[in-house]
Amino acid sequence: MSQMSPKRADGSASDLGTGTASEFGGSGLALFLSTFVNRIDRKGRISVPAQFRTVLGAQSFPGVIVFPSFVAPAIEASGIDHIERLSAGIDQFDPFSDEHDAFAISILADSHQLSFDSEGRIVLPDVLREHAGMSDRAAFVGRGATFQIWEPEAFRTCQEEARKRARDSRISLRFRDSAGER
Amino acid sequence: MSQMSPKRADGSASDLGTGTASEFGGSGLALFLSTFVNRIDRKGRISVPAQFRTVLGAQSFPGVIVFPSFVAPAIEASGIDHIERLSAGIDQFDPFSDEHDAFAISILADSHQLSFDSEGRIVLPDVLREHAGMSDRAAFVGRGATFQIWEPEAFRTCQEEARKRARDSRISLRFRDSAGER
DNA sequence: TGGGGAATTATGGGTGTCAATGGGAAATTA
DNA sequence: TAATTTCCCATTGACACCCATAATTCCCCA
Repeated sequence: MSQMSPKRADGSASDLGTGTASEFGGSGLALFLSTFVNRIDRKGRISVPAQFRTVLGAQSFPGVIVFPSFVAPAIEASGIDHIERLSAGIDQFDPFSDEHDAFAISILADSHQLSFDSEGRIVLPDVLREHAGMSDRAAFVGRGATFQIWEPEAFRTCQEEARKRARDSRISLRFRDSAGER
Repeated sequence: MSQMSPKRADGSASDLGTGTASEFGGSGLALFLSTFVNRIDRKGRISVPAQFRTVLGAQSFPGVIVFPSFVAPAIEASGIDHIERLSAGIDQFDPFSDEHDAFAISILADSHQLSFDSEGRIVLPDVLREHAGMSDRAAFVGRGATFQIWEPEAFRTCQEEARKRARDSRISLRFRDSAGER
């Protein structure tokens, strides 16, 4: 996977024309797609992929919200807008319900707001770097409305296992089905 | 076959008037049809067939979404709209469900947004070029709501085998039928 | 019906711009 | 003062944009 290559995440930075990306939100929906691997410098700074930045920069807080994944050695990340939507959804529950509690405790309490420096970089809190076991590179993995940040090798492994599991599953079928192939 | 000729995909462009493609049906539905073979220049650029471009250019992101095919040495491609529909469908699942995970990992993470340059060309990431074993030409193969990108010879081979299978099964069916009738 | 000629597409190449990255100085905090 | 964060500048390598040229196709008109 040159995608995981050290040198450059991949052509990714260029995959999306700069100008194009910004107007992408015109339709309202902007997705985080693809995987980018960037370096962590000795000050702990990481460039957020330009493509992701254009999505994040347009939101009410121009930065990233991050919190540890419950199930994997990875960091969940999204724009503030997504968290607000989640929160609004949860608020429909009784404020003292288990759902409300679980959400507040497991997401809100552990999440951090990270803003960009003038070059579009962020610094991950140590807790999170450790949770994901990252040393000197970080993989930004698009998941649609959100993305994750992984130690690149760990993600590789996880991805292979997922493929193994899903090889002949319905995922691929679904793509074809809706493709209106027949 | 003439369809696979190097020079020009074939007269296919004329099968369907250029303007016709985009407004196809007026119902909003536009299909990717036919096969076109174009060159890959030394910078890795490939012209997307004009006919496909008119469909893609009308979508919320004017470019192509590509990701490796699970089952073939080919690249799956579509417009952003198709991915958004898929994603929206998946979002109905619990964000931490296996379904969601498998989709995100196997499609979203491996996909790339490619925008057109001013001449309507794209540059495929190395990972994908390698996955499809492409060197200096690319075959764009219409599949309705989506299309695929192949190394032309590989597609030829695959196509012939498919035909052979189809013919064999038909023959065997006919044999069965007539055998039964007799 | 059969030319031209205009328009569109495919393709090649040069170059300015931007993303990613690294390092240092100023500002802030302990 | 030492340590950390913030801001600014420099470098490099891709790539986005520009222009030029073929190769077709489309369209109009004789």
